Amino acid sequence: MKELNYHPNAIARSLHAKATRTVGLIIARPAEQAFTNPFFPELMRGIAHVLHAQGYDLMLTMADSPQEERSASLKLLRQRRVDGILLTSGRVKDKLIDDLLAEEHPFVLVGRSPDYRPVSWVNNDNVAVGAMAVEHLISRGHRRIALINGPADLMVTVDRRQGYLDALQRAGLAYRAEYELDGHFTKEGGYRAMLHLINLPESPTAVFCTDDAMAVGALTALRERGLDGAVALVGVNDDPLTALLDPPLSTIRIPVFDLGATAAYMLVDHLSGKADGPRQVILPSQLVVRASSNWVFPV
Amino acid sequence: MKELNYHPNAIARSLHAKATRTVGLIIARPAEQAFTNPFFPELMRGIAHVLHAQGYDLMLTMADSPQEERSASLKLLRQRRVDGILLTSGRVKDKLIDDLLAEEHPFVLVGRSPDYRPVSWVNNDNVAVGAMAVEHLISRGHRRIALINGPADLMVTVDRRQGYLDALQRAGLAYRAEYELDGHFTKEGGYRAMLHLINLPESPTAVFCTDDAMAVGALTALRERGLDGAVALVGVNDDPLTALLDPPLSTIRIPVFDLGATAAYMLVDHLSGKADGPRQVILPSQLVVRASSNWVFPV
DNA sequence: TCCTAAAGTGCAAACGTTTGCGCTTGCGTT
DNA sequence: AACGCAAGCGCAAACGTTTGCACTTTAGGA
Repeated sequence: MKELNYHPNAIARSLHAKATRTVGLIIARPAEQAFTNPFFPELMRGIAHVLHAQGYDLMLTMADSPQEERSASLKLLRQRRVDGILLTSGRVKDKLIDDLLAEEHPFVLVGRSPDYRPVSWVNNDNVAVGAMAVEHLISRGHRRIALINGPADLMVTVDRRQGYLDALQRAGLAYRAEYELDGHFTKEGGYRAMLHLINLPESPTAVFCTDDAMAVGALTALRERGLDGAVALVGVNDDPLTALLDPPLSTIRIPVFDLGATAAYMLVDHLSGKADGPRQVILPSQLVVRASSNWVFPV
Repeated sequence: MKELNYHPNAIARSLHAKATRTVGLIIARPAEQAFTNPFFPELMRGIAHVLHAQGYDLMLTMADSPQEERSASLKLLRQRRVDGILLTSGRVKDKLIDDLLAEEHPFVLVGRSPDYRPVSWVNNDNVAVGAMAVEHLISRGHRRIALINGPADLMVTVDRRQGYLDALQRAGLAYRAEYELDGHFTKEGGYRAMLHLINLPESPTAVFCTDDAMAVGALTALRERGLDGAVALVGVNDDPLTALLDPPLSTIRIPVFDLGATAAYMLVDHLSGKADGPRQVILPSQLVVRASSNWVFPV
């Protein structure tokens, strides 16, 4: 083989084997969002790590909308360019998942799917994430705690909100609709949401942002009004740079790399016929307390 | 076609066409580095944007070392999994490029290659980047200016260093070997390099870090010693979060998205036979002055 | 009615593998 | 010397397209 400089043609091989040893990864967020947030890069690291070790290639597709996500995913699979796909945004009602199940395409979801469907997914315990953050704020004496959350159609949004509500209820605190805002998982969204909260007649003393990017935006808004340090903040994801902000941001650390690695493992197992049926895995998260929330609200 | 739910098999089509309409992207840095630095995600955005518009798919490969980069790239191309590749790290002496040229594989380099080779690349004007940063510091009265740079085998390191040297020379300032350190393009590397500089008998009053990540590390070191604000810092890349640090970091903004988009265009043009021969493109950068360097050093 | 051009139809070859089958060859055993 | 078995070799089929060719059909004009 070396003598003739021969290399087997992977395409011909795939054609015969009816398998490409390639996995598709669909990043389904407006690209600007997806990549300013270190969540996706870190997820990709985990995925690429496992796929590489297992001899699979990775095909990357970015989709700006759920519609594009759907068409791109189905195209990849129906044209047999990939053996299976990894999805990165669990939605509350997702037609794509119905299609994938109907056409029997292998896939694994990062983020859970509405429970009743027999779908493989890996998720972190987002209800616990929300509860952890809010209980921490409550333990520091806060009673007026707002929520800056993501788009309502994502499961992660629903779950973290549930944790927020659970924690409020357990502490006997009333839910206030005016304390719940959509920050679109972006810095700008967090900034605008925080400005809105500041202007409320009775503004919150603490805010739980369901993503670090939004917490950064919120901090910017607070700083503009000279309120940094006066309102407690907790984010989610433990973006490395947020520890260096002033004040350093409290956050919930999510095992993003492992999320990706596990999803890739599950898909590969399925593709190689090792998997028995759909499996669900939940990975734990961890509260990281820093100065942005580590002070006691005076009674 | 709809009636029978028929979808053409891309593999069979590729086999016949002897082309896959797929492009390989090789990210050749230790993965932890690659993805904590927003450079690569942003580059991928640009690439994915163009490829999508041109009907090409993207195959992503991460390589932890130059050796892996080489073997992974050649494997992808020789096995005909992709029609061409995009490389992301121009090295001073790169055996891979020799191989690619010898085997006549289409590729485009992000970052320039040693000039004499007939290679297509897109780059920003890294000599200008270095000169711009240092001239800015000189204009603020600094005469003891250090350089925290990346790995010596990368072209970007060589070029930014050249800009640094040029600016010193034009200002009649002597080069001091003890002011030049390798920060490995990481936060930790920048941190260690800064500590080293602080401990010099005659320590610098300003530091040019050739990447924001290293500047963030340097700032951490300064802060630990209570010297933040006392040493001017300039980074490179305009990572969005660095504007929020205290003090906000001056930086050189690089058109990373355009770098990726242009590289993708050039490769696609080449693959579709539109390109005449190797082309080189240089994109301009821009100094962004913030508080970390915007004060005058007292004479 | 006949001829010509255009449009449509069906068949075979090619792309580069993998796999199974039948055949030959070589070797060890009785 | 004859036999059985393993190994090796070459050939053909299959994977699902695309493309070219030969052929038939259709329509329009003389």
